[in-house]
Amino acid sequence: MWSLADEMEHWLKGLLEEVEDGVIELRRSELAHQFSCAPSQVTYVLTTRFVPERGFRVESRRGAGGYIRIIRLEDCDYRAYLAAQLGSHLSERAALSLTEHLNQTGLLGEEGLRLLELVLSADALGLEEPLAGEIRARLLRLVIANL
Amino acid sequence: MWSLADEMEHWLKGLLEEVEDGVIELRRSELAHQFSCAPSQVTYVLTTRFVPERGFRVESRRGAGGYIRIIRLEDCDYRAYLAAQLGSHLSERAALSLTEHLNQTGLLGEEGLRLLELVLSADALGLEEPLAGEIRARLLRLVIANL
DNA sequence: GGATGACAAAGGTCAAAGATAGTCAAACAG
DNA sequence: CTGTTTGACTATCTTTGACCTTTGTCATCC
Repeated sequence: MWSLADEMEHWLKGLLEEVEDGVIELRRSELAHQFSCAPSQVTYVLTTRFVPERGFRVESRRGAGGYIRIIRLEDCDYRAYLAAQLGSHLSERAALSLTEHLNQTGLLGEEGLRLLELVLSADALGLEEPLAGEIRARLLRLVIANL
Repeated sequence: MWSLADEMEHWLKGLLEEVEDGVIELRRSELAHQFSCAPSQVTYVLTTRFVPERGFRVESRRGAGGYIRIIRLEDCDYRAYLAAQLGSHLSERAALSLTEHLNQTGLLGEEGLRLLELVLSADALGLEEPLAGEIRARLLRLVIANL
């Protein structure tokens, strides 16, 4: 029931768990070969799963000797990112992605995750989008400050 | 004398009885094929029979590796009763008192209690009172239905 | 030895195709 | 009339491939 992208995500996160500094380095082409897929599939996984919203950062370099480095954000980096994101407006997607990662880092339990998913969803507030986004941002800021 | 929708509902509920965690996962197209019907028929069954008011929740994802997940909720009679008590408007006081009650009956854990207290508090939403009350009511109704 | 340029070896971009699920209105059944 | 069933169309997520850009290496030329 898992897509290739899901499996690759899972495998990479497993690797990240094993290392103590939260940094892994790999070659796009090797990973693609390992999973028998197109190299751009790796890029797809990185850009959809290993984004700052979810607590990761990716660095890379092209050319001979090129590499891809995946970095699990430190708590302070992540909080800085949160502060920047929570400026004034937050889409439902971004909000859900954030809560999911809050859960993964253990700041938020299962119950909290479920509740926030409900509260942040589009129809929960029943408001139009510019306003709903502002409220999401305000709510999440408040929640994070009180975790 | 059962309709196709009834049979599918019954079959799915049978599956849900068999698993201990109350969660099943399936593919819409497979289920449709199994019952020799249009895929949208599955959607129809899910949206008419497996709704929170009847004690179920449905999650899904599109695209390759997509799925439909049906989750059995617990204590749905009592939750339905509570939801029925709710009007269209809820003061901060009433909302907090209700969450307190949810917590005492065990439907809501400590984490959930603290989160809801935050979210329902006056300044969390940052809205004027007629509107804030409506949103509180809508949020709590949603939360109760999905606990 | 230093500049140059061809070549190879990475990774990046983007749009198309594929794989699911959702929506909605019309037809249908009881 | 109400609830069911279908199918055409839509939305979303994944996978692939053709083409682009960047970087390092190495031979060549002065």
